[in-house]
Amino acid sequence: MHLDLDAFFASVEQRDKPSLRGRPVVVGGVGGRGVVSTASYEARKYGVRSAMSTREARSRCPHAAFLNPRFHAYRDTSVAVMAVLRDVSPLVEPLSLDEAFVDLAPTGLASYDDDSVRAFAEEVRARVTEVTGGLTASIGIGTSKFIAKVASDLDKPAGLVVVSAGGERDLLRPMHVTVIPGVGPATAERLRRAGITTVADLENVSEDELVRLLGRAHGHGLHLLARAEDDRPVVPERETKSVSVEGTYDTDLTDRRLMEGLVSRQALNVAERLRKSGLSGRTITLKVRLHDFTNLSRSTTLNAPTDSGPTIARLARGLLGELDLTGGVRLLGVGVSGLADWIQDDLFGEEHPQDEEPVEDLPDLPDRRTWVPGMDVVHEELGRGWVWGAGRGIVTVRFETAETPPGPVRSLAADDPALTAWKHS
DNA sequence: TCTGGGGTCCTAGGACCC
DNA sequence: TCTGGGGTCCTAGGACCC
Repeated sequence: MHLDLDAFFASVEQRDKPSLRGRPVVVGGVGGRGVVSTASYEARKYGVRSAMSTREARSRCPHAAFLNPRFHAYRDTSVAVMAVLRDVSPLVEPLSLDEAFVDLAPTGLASYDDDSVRAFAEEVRARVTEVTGGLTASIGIGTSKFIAKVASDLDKPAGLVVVSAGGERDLLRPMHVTVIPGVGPATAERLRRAGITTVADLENVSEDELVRLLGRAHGHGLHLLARAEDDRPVVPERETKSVSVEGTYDTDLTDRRLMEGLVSRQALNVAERLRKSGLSGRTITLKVRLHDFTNLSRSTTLNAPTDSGPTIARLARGLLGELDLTGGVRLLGVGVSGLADWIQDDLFGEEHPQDEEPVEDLPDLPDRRTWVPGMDVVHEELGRGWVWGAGRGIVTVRFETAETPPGPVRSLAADDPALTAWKHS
């Protein structure tokens, strides 16, 4: 099952502000360079769409209410919806605040005939409307994620579409290739030049040809999806891979000192979010969009993960210094990736970019994290602990203490004598 | 003054290792 | 005095999603 809340941000605003009900509402960036996140159905009548510039939305529908997003309200509402879904099945995969897949296999539905499934979905939808204070959802149900997602889109808003097993390919054939997730404007254009516009066209192209046209992963994936072959599981927990902050400025920036200040502030912001999530990362990336929309990125990778604002800020400013910014900058951003879910404490006092630290000094250790739960370590000062993770010259150990199982995490240099036994094993 | 912000995934080339 | 084949990691850029 795929569930999608209708015009989510705009609907929450209309729910919370009765004066907006029945009126066109546009949620998004209201500044000079903002874009539309969500338009209410009343605003869509005037041609206002997601991703359109707010400037254009204003000219199409000047009497709409233009609102900045209130993410906390959307998050609270989303949490309530996801709770309803998790009550239905433990296998819920949120795709965003307003969308999720639910694997219905564990529901104990007595039968999977269309009528039972439809009645079941109506019930889910009624509960979603109830806990959200009146929001509507569109639901699609099918034999795979792909089909469920296509189905939920067929009858918006407040739709419910069940695609019977066996009917998948007939449903897809007449559709444009862009119904396939992963086929956006660039891929669609490449396919069009090869004479492929519908899923039916796509079905008639060999996998080899698609790989030649679009690359290995994309070509292979499209070959399968065009035949409605999709065995991707519903994945309830997904690990965060990166954390970033970026901003577009109303006028292009030309003052490097100002840019350094803005980048530093973004870095502190990223670091705070990392710490709140108990994350730290090794790769710091600076993103720049120039006045002419050219995107640049520069990154550097540390030997050990960090969640320190000043460290990230210093490195990001350094990356900014490498770039030619003639003509002005419209966007700056800072991101951290290569995340570790174990905490790096201040072992070295400061992190070192790779080219500043001689690699020969690092002890011989696997350069991927390896998990060796239960492996005992005895340390002179910290007592007894067990190895939690290791890599790049650092071993992280959880030490048992009387007061706090599972105890504090400490990082040790890999050549710490306490680790000898562990390394040999 | 056309074109956001938060993400994910893929590719290609180069460095490096055994 | 000519030059493999497997692999990983890093960087930069780009497509795509909501």
